[in-house]
Amino acid sequence: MTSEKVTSLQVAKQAGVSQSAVSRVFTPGASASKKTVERVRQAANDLGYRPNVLARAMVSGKSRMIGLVVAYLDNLFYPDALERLSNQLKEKGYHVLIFMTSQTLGNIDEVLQEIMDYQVDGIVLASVAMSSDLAKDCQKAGVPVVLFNRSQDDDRLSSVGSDNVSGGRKIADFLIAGGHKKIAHIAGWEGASTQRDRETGFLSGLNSARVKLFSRGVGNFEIEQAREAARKMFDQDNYPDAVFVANDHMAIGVMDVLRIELGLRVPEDVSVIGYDDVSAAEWSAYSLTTVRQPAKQLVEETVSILMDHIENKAKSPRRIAIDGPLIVRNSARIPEGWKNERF
Amino acid sequence: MTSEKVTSLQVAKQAGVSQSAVSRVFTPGASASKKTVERVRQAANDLGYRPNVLARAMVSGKSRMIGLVVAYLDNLFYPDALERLSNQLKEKGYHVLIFMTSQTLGNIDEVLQEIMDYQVDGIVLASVAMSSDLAKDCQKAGVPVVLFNRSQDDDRLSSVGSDNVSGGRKIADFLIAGGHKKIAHIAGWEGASTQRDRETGFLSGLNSARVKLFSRGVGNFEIEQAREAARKMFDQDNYPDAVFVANDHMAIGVMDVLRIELGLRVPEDVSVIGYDDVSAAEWSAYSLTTVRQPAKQLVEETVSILMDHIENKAKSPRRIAIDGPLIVRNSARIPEGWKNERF
DNA sequence: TCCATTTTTGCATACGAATGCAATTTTATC
DNA sequence: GATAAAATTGCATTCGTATGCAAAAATGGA
Repeated sequence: MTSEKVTSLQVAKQAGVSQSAVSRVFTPGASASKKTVERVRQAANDLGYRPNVLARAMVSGKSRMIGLVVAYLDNLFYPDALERLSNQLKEKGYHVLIFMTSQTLGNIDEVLQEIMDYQVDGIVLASVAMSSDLAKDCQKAGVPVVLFNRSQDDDRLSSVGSDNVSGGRKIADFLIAGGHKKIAHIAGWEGASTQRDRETGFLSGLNSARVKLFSRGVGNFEIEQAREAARKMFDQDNYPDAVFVANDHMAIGVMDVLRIELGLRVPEDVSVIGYDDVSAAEWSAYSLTTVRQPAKQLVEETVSILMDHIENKAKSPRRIAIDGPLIVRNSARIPEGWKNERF
Repeated sequence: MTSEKVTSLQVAKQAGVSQSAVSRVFTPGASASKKTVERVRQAANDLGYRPNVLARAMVSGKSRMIGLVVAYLDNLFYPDALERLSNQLKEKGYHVLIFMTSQTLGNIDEVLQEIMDYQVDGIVLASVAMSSDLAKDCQKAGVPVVLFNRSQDDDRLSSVGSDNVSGGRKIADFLIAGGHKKIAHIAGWEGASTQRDRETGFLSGLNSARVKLFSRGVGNFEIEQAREAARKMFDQDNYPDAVFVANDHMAIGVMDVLRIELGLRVPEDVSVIGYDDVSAAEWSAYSLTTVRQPAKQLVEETVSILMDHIENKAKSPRRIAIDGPLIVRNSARIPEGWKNERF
């Protein structure tokens, strides 16, 4: 029951050196003689000493923690990204302090404050936006912020995402090439930049072919709402022959409704295309055609930006949009003579 | 660029009181006059002061962080649990420091050490085991550990999970009641207590009916390995008419193989049952019959145990197994005259 | 061997907030 | 209004580690 924390002072005593010496042995780059290193290491091992990260953080000002705010963990895209992020940061000696929120609840700023209380060295906002005031605070406090899979008109904020406009256009082109005439869209949350960009690209693609959007629903990135939108959209004689659903998570729900509830065949009666290429999109039961968001690269860029800012405050924010390929599977009619390389 | 951290001392000066006074205003239960509270609050607001959690942690010895180690984030069960855990802990004023690992890699102990470096107030190991030595260290350091969805023969460790033996038996009973004659099992990782318990219950259920296991494969809780196991198991004339897959995540992969690759009908040709009741199990494309792990309760118990230990070190470890119901859907043949209440 | 460098070492202090203690003020009681 | 009791306040110290500075030791060169 006597919780015994071993401190550097105890190690120092045991090794017959000063506390500073112990500290130096555990600080890469600090100067210590071979003899000292050896004796300290020995004593540390004997006592089971490990440096206290928090104490270290106090004096150095670096906590080696990155705050992550995430909203849609039920969408497999995010756990996947979280896992990658955690692993890559770990290699750099950082760890993730996680905060859940829901975009629409609007308590993001409060959450952000809480994060800053922990003196994190950086913040990743996954699919979440923040107020301009907060952005200012973060900058003032010297805490770099990266928006992941979302962007925002604020020069202070870096962002990493895929090229959603381009992705949206690819989808439109593909559907049109497939000869679809009644093309619909089920949107995510309309406050999200990803949603706006995907739809912008999509509509511009339709526009180029002089095709008008046949109908439109909103799913707010929630599977149940997407299902409901699909029911409404298809509950009439003249229903779409193709629908672009703003992400895979919703698209899966939509496919379920179309095939099971409404008895439609996919893609014979209606083509469905999603966005993200989550692992479930590949599952044979869905085999969802979609635009891939290259999670690996997205996370790499995110980490890279964070590290750059942490190590050298002088750099200015970066905004990155990575192009992702259209992954053609079997949920949407494939145009004749289609070659995947075209996209 | 000048990162300005506002400290309690600055607030004190601005408010014309001592640093202690500021501290007391922000410490619930400490004594401060109305006047002082008001002036300090005012000054704190003006300056944008917020207490530094790390500094607070140093002197109080409580970091208000809970370390979470998790291995299978691609299995939706865990993101779901993580979300609940994070939310419930947040309400108690705690936050989650997350660490990824992979069970089979065997570097858990190292990860655990890293966690302890952050002086977390408690640790949750989700689907992960730890060495006995480490358990001792944690106890010595006064850090309570809860095994989530896994248990281990060590008196020092609390654990929370569902009653896997009972769940396994329910599945056997259900399959037998459905008239299946050739019942197979695809196991998860055999080092996991959940696997062992589920299989134990399952076999004991079969045994009670004098049915022998028809065949057995191993998927190690990885979807691709489960698919492979299914291919091997069904690639012959005399294949099973029912298979219990040790969790939903694998069961979904198995269903894909059976239906798409092998052209079998589920449940007409073969019944499939999973375990967990993840959200995907409910998706119409699968409609997976499964045993529910009551995530909400599991997490509640986990948090409750953690809090009990943090607030009062004297308590001894608790081991909890919550019974979960069989959720009957359409992936397994339903016995005639079946009433769900029976289970 | 001696002096000039370089490396290693310990001392003292800092990081930001909490808290025991004693001094002070406020409140209650008669 | 006097005194006892209770509440508030500030001082000084503490948590565990890092680091600037000056002293001490080790190294190098001639």
